[in-house]
Amino acid sequence: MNHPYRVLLADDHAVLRSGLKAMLAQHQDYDVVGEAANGLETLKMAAELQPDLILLDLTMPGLNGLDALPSIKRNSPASIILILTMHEDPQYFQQAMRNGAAGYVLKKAADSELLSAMWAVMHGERYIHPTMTNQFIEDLIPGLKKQPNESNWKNLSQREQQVLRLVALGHTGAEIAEELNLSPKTIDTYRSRGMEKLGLKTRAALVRFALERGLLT
Amino acid sequence: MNHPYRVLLADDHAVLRSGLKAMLAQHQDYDVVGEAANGLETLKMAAELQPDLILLDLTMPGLNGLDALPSIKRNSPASIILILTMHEDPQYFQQAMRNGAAGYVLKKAADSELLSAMWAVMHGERYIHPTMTNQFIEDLIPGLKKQPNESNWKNLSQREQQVLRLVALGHTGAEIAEELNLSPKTIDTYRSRGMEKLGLKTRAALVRFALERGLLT
DNA sequence: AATCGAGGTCGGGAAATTCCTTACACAATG
DNA sequence: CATTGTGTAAGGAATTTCCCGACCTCGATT
Repeated sequence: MNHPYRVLLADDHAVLRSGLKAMLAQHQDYDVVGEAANGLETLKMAAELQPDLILLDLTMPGLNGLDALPSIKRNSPASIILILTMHEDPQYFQQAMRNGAAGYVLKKAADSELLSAMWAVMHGERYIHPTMTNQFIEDLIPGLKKQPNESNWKNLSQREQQVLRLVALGHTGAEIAEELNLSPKTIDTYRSRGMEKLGLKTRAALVRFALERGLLT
Repeated sequence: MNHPYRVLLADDHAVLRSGLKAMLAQHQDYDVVGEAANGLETLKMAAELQPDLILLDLTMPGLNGLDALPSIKRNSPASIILILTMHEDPQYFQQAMRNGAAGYVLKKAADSELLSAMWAVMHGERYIHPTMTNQFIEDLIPGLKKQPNESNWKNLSQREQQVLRLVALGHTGAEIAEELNLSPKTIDTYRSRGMEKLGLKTRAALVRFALERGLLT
């Protein structure tokens, strides 16, 4: 796959398409070889043109981009798909990425950002608009919003933390004892003491606790 | 906190600082009120100036930005800290975010991107450079790379999936029986059969399995 | 129609694990 | 020096899991 990249524009707004086309005309790396205004058209043109890159809007009349994605992938597997949309909904985002999109750019992005996104996906990377990242940041960095009431956990001794974590991961007392070269009975003690301190009565509660602060990674 | 924002530049390269300063001079929203060339200086100047925004490099001679971060936060809690670095290492990234940075921009970014990052963090959002996001994308979208050998899981009956998930969450047979209005013995059967099918011998293995495909959420 | 396999439902009894309580040494702390 | 926190561990009771076998239903195969 070499220069210039052959690009298919899929968006129901003609204005936006011509804007993009004009913008891309100034860059010798990209050649707009087709335009589509809805999902079905995109599907047909992708199959026919086998473009290197598809700039895909999510909401289009008839078959929308999101639903069209899997079929496009099937009919033109070599095409790299970059979502270009106004939707900041994490639902859309997740589904698009799951369905094989290589990147997700918001329409509010500057030209330069779109270009760097295009560069990134054409070089095998993924590109996620920072605004989207925002909504997942807590998942990304375990212990970001969890600090407030994490006081308990940090009051546990090293051993207690160590053991409780392994317990939450489903290990049995004997396994942990093996791992740490201690008596199973000792592990037993750490577990009880730790759970006592955290006010947890059941293992399920412990697992929930651990999951919530990302201790299982 | 109002316009113009008072900015502190912390980077050991003087050239970069003057470049930034020149660039920001063109924007009436920002006022560079100080410059620091290492962690200690940053710390002192932040305490003294109480800037609205600190553009912080991670690697600086003496006390580096990463280690300085917590102290800065302590001495100037109202300052918003935006990391501006060349390091794409996820280790750095995670630690910086955990220590209270509001955003993370790579030096390879265009001016326009830095500006939009600054805008974002000053408006209470976070800004993560897309290249960084890249390294976490698999965590973000459960089931991106995991589809290959997920065949097993989908071969389980509904009950088996249901029960195994609860087991992985640390629930005991009796608890699950209660929840589903079944005999504990029945739960027992589902568990064994399910784990048999998945080729898992220990509960720990089951938990790992479940964690890997994001079944625990 | 008869058989067969998979899934849903349970129980018995042995084996493993956890729960609860107690114990001691040691280091730090006031 | 008494107290508190941590690391270590055991005994015995209570719970849970493991390994088997069993029965029923339903749809598919023969």
